[in-house]
Amino acid sequence: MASSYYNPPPSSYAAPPAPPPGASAYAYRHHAAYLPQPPPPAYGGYFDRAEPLAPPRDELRTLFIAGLPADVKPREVYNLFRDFPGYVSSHLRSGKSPQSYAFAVFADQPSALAAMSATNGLTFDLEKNCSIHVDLAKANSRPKRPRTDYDFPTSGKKSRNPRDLPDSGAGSNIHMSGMGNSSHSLNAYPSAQRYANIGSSTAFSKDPSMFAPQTNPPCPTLFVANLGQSVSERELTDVFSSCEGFIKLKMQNKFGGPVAFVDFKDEYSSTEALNRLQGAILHSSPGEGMRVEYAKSRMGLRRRS
DNA sequence: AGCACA
Repeated sequence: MASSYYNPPPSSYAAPPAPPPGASAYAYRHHAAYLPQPPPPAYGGYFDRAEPLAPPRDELRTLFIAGLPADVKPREVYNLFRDFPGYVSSHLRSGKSPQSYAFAVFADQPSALAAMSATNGLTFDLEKNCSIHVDLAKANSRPKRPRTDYDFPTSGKKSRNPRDLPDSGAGSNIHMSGMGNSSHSLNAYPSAQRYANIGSSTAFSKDPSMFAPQTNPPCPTLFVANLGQSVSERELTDVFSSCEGFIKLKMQNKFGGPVAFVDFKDEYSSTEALNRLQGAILHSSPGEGMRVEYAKSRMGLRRRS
């Protein structure tokens, strides 16, 4: 099975050769950090062949995000997706209806699907009981020229161009191309859930193990920590029992801080619940919200035979 | 930053 596009280097260690053109976008998938990217050309070249990481043009790689509250800010949408590998830009439409919607553009479809699975059903505002619905968009966002860059506070380098405001003033674009932004100075929003942890998984199927946020392998039981001292089993049960496949919840308050174990019927349900409630802020929780992980072993596992 | 119960 020696099918190769190129001759392998003679030594066992060498700098990797240039990948085939179709594979270059996969360089986005890198643990914890974006690979350094060349700065975009100063003039033109937004979506032509001068872009070295240009994805296949025909695949859908834009997400449609519904269920956002009316008062959502472009920053919140940006912060929701910014850490996903392959994130390119987001575009929020708000103001016309009680619910806003947004689009998030990714470098390729696998990246978009991964972000979709990790954010679909996520609680965006616990007090409003507001969870978002994420799907592939019907079509990719038209590659608008990035002149309507949102003046993002952390970037602090570009101003928006006053002569090219978004039509009807209802939209906001955030383009972060070529920026490996590592600042975390404005990710706190009152009563809005913050997306917390993304695994470095490189799976792209619908498999529930995709994007396991911690080190434990997927398990039907979840482990919940970072809870406030005054949290009650009742409060937690109220929150988790709304998730599909919920079976039972047990709180443990003996040691360190209060933790809870939440059992679901299968890994798929627990994964959905994990994605949905990760970082959710309970009335009794500290600012960061609760941390949800797969448990190390399933609750109440016993032999019946 | 913490994983029990059967």
